[in-house]
Amino acid sequence: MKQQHSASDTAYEKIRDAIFEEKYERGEKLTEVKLADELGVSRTPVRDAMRKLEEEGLIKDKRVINPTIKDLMNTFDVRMLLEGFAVRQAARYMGPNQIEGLQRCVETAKQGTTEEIMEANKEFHDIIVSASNNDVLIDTIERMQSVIFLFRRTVVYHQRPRLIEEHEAILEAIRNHEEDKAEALMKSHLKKDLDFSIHSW
Amino acid sequence: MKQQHSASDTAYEKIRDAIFEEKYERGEKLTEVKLADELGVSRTPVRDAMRKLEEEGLIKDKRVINPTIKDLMNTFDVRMLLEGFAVRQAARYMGPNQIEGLQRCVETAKQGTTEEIMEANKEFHDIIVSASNNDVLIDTIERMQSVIFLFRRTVVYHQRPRLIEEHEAILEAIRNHEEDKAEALMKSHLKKDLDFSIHSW
DNA sequence: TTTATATTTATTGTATACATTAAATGGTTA
DNA sequence: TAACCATTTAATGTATACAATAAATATAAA
Repeated sequence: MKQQHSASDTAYEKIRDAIFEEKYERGEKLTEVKLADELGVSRTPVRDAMRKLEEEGLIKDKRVINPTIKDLMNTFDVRMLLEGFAVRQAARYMGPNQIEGLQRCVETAKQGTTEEIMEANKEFHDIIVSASNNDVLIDTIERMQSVIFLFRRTVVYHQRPRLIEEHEAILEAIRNHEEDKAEALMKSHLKKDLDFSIHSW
Repeated sequence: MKQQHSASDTAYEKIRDAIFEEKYERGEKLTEVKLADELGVSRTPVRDAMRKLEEEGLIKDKRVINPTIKDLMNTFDVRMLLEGFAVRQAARYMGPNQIEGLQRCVETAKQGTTEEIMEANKEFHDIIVSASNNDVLIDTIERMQSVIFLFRRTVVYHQRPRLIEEHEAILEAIRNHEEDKAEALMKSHLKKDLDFSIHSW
């Protein structure tokens, strides 16, 4: 049942994480042979991995991307549209158990460890996104995560002020089925995220 | 300067077109060896091509996709969000020469051949999308085209009523910098597209 | 018959060799 | 020196062989 992941998968993860950890510099050219040697596999799985990373936008033309502020703004503009839509669906259709899930995320974010807090806040958004019940939308947002993660220095981001309060406000709007309010709150929330990411850059 | 395309590229195009022409049935399993034989190449470029087709959503789990109405609706919901945003930017920032381009699309659509009309209407949307000046948005819409095309029976779609008039109205709103109106018109335009595609299914 | 377990077959995953193309180097001439 | 071409080197594209896995078929026991 539990399929161990293939050489391609591990290659993908390792290269991705290496990029996140800045083991490879922004703009650095990645060659198949070099990566294959480092990972101890042949070029084939490395090629697979690189193609996947190109899809996500972490690699472009065989080079580690070096996103600009504009790239981040573009990503967030799309994200605001999609998550704005998703949160409307959430406000309309979410049942008590799903709302409960959001509530738990907020609680964890109030008292967990740094790691747990980051995780819970991510989960909060994931739950709302999946409430859209739209696979195209879900996949699109998923694909953008890597670039967002690459841009955001997690150490600093953890201290982003008022984040939990904003989540709470969004949750409250969902609970009260206030679509317009939920959308507006989500958009301004993401806007603040963007601004914080830019200014702590 | 002009790079001839590789075996991977031609494999991609041939398989994609074969899917469009329903040479391969919906849901049919595509195996690498079979395709490689048919195309007269090795498995390697076929794998590349299949991976690209999976990205686009034309293949899923090695099978030709068989999109449902819900899939189409999901795609259009996202498209409405993104093109709605794009047309706002168009209304705000488009210069006379770009507007001229849109005008030409409308003209061609009024008197060209079937082929030209289809092309011009596609171009109309492309120009607006690119006016968003947002690569993330542009790429996202681009990726959705294959599924839309697969779903739309072009023969029938050519007769979609009032399409040109709707484009004209959108163009007029852009010309007058009426953002809200442009967005509303674009969304209802796409909604009619969706409905037409569903009903002519 | 049905279920379960081997055994075979088909398909995909991976490594590697070779072909082709692109990049880099070095030398020659204006 | 700078610009050009030739030659080498590196990198990617493609084919193919072999390995591992998944699917299908056959065989045996309940």
